[in-house]
Amino acid sequence: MKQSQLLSKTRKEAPKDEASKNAELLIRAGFIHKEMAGVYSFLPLGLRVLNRVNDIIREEMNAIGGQEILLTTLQDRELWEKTGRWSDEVVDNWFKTKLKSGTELGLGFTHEEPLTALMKNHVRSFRDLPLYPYQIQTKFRNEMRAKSGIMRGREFLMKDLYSFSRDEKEHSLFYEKAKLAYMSIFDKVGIGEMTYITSASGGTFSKYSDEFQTITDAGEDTVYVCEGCKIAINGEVLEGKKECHNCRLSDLKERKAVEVGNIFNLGIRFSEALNLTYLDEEGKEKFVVMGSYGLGPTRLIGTIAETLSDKDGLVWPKRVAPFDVHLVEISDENNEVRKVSERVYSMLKKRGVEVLFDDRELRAGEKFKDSDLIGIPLRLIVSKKTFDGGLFEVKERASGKISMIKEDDLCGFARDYLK
RNA sequence: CGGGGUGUGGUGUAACGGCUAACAUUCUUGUUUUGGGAACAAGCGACUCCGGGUUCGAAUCCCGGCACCCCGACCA
Repeated sequence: MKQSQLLSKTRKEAPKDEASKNAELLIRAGFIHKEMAGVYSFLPLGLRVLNRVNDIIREEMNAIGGQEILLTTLQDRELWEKTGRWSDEVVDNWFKTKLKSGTELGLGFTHEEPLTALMKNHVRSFRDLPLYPYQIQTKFRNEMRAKSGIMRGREFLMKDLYSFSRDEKEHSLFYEKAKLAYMSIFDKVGIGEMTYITSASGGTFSKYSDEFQTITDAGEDTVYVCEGCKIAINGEVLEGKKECHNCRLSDLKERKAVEVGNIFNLGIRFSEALNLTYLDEEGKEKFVVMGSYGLGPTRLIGTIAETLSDKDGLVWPKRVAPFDVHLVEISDENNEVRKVSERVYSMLKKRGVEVLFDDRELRAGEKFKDSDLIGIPLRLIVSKKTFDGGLFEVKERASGKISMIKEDDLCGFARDYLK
């Protein structure tokens, strides 16, 4: 894509109504637009990142048997009353609205109820199980206070998978697989190293749950990290925990972290309340054992922005970057550079490399600053200075490393780097 | 929801109760520039968040509302 046609513009100054680094950078670089507190729109660059994050999530969920669906946002009051989660005393962050007739509706903040009810149409026999439907969908939570940019919004995207198993044993098997799939997602989006499987409270669902916590000062949670075992314990449940495997409690390090995922064993809490049952091999009726597995793509993007950016701007990991290569041309008086850039641009595009081509009539400094801010993994500079010698300068955004590459080798170099 | 703070062109800021609301940036046009946010010139762009009040006169003072930010509480 040519940058002269991109709808967003970068900004030099940080917006005054944002304090968090993620929102500041994402807004300055033109990835998102703030609609109101805790509510953000995604612009072309931001949506590209979001789509790539979602693709990675789909890849991992499909690999463990997930089937993608899309549930509704509007929620039926009567259904939620059956599980006791309609009342504002129980769930204080409901957004509620009304039909013209006066009937109350809710805007979904999670989807255990509607999906469990829906599954009754499809689950009858032990042969129908297990099933792992998931969706990537907008959730609404009427937070008292939105904060931390896109890390805690009132409207945000969430991937929620629900497992429907025959018994606890089958459930545990999947639960452990889901854990690995989650860690694989965090690895692929570039924050695996600083993300820990964390023992946490199960809230109203269960006694314990597993969270995925990424270490960053921008986080709201306090966790105790055991670096040896690569696991952590959430401060909220530290009481009562004597040790982490073989390590002593005193060896754990206190860290601020952001919860990027959370998985729960739901048992039969919902299948019992909504009567989701199946007939086992002996013809006996049993409740389906459930689990839920949440992960917020938008929060994940915020976390990447928080943890991987530097003083010059965003630094996107290869797998989630909006483009692979930022082609920056430094124009000359007789349009020679333009000709070469156009040639390189179409060559790379033809071979499947995603390129943002900065073809704007601006000075070099300004283009470099913008390029740093946007944070595409590789910067390819086309200027008279270097291509006269048959070489192109390629700079890695993350490390700053510079390589001089021949035109014929550009595509190969990019592919190798992006692998 | 408790406490604190802030609302001025698209963005970031300035303006004692008193001239046509200023500066920078963005944007437009032109000339000169061309490897780290260039220089000059000429322009476009604002009911100073909304509603009341005080005053000869309000961006400025007072009251009410709304929005946004921060701390705390909450976060299934």
